[in-house]
Amino acid sequence: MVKAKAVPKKCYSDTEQLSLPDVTWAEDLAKLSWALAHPARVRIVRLLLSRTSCMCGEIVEEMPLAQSTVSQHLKILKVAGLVQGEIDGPRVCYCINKAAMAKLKLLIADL
Amino acid sequence: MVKAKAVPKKCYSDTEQLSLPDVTWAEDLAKLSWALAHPARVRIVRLLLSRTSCMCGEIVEEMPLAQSTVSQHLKILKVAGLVQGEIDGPRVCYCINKAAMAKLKLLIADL
DNA sequence: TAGGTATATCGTAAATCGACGATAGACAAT
DNA sequence: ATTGTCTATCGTCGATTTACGATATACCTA
Repeated sequence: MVKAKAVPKKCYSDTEQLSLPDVTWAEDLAKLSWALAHPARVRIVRLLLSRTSCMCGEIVEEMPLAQSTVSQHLKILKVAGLVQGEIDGPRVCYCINKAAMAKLKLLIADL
Repeated sequence: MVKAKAVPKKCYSDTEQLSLPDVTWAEDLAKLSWALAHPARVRIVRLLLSRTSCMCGEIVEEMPLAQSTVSQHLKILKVAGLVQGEIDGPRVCYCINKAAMAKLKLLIADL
């Protein structure tokens, strides 16, 4: 069973002199990085970036993984906010969330 | 017991029209992303970036985690190539691997 | 309404992650 | 040589990830 990722244990103490922006900053970047922490998901993102949109079925065809496995990777990307899925009749049309991509690029560039 | 991360199952088939650079590209980015896929590791990287170098003990003081846990996170960052550790007497002096950081920024920017 | 297609979810198994305390190893100082 | 300090590794536990087949769900089309 695939469950939603639990919130990791705080990596800072309450008494610590750590600005709130810095904490959320680290958590945001960790969440986005986590979405890309598997080659299959990187490939999915690349595929979606190379098109304006993409049917789920097309993604499955590009990967040597079971349909259910691809669906799980897509769910992870959706939870992280990196992709969006839109129902289009009997299919689902996926596309990149450009705002999230921009945020990721900004966070990495600002490292 | 902490073991080295195993190579994930290929996310491409042999017959696929996929250029080798693209495959290694995805794996490289996944590996670097995976290193940053935890808030504690993001914070460690940020800490190292704010200084030219940092003793392991200083890092432990900044985090409300056990010394062994911090050491594990550092190992993950080392395996991914993002940080380097240099023995300095009884301590270990950690620093960012600037080449790896540059590679990460390039890979993300090129997404 | 029945059938076919496309996608998500369920259930499961093996592997990995993340945390900790305990311990081992390396080094400096006494 | 002995002691103390610093760091890495070991061993363990529970939670998560990744994979798959099977099944449920949603939606067109006939």
